[in-house]
Amino acid sequence: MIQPEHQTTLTEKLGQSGLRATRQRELIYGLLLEQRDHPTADEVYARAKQEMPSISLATVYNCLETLVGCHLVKQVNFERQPTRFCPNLHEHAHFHDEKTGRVYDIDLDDRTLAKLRTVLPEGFEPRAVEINFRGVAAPAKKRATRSATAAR
Amino acid sequence: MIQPEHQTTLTEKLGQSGLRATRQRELIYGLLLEQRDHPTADEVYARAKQEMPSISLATVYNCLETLVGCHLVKQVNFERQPTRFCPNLHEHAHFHDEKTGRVYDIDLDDRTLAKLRTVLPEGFEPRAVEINFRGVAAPAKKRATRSATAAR
DNA sequence: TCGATATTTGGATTCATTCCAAAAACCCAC
DNA sequence: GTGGGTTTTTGGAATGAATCCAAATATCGA
Ligand SMILES: [Mn+2]
Ligand SMILES: [Mn+2]
Ligand SMILES: [Zn+2]
Ligand SMILES: [Zn+2]
Repeated sequence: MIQPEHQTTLTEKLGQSGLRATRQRELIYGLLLEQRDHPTADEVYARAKQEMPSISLATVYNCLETLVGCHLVKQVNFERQPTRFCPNLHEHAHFHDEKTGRVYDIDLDDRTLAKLRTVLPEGFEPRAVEINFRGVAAPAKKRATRSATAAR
Repeated sequence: MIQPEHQTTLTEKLGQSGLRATRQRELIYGLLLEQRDHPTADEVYARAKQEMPSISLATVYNCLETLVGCHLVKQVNFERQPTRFCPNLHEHAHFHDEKTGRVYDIDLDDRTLAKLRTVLPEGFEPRAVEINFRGVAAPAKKRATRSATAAR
């Protein structure tokens, strides 16, 4: 299910933290890579159960937390909604379509990122930036081939 | 407590939605304006009780929701932490000091905002942007006089 | 002042997430 | 390969911010 290249990445990154590459962790990481649509823990749970009916919700939460901790996955929050998970490690923004609920990855070029950092007064040392757009996205057409990729 | 000018704003904005300017709403709006430090509902509740010991937490939540609905106050979320409230209506970003927990308002110039919008592919119509920095801020000195204003 | 309407209130409820302690899986040394 | 120390998984209980509810109050125009 999970590609050998990612398999290696997973094992390595986990190993670096003294953690094991378990069947559950592989499954969940694989699911996130396979369908890069920013699912919630519950959605991941539903998908995981299809492959491994015995998996528990607690394990899904544990695995996701572990993957985030190893920087294999990022978490995304919109307002107070359930946390979503994203395997796109590029520095990117998110667009949340309030009509459909879909989440889109938005690439950020270095130029814009650099510009953005200039808003911080001296003494502010950012370790991360989070940029979330909220609005409506026109029905996808040739969009998937552009820089933004559809997601649920 | 609340300045007459803000009093008017409050009554007007509420009135536009067919809502009443109650004692509780005035108090809470006044508290947010007075100490612009992005307090949580609980913190607002604690402050409110000092002025009005009979006020209930439910009312604080109700009032905050109403103020947000009337665009008199904005809400800010960091990760999964309790929602914070901000009376700064300028389009601005936030800096969350993960060491101290303090939240700083960061002004955004139109130039940067315009640049930021260019990252969106055609068809994406943003109705709001949310920009949150997370990191550490050097101990305040002459910072308060700059564009970023300290907050808890 | 009266009555219709809006608001407040305390308590119960929700629900995503975290915690817990027992069972299972893993891995290395022997 | 087996045993034993360690990690991980698991189901269920607990947490806590936020929401819901229905009864009591307050508000405001007529
Ligand atoms: Mn990319
Ligand atoms: Mn300003
Ligand atoms: Zn993403
Ligand atoms: Zn603010």
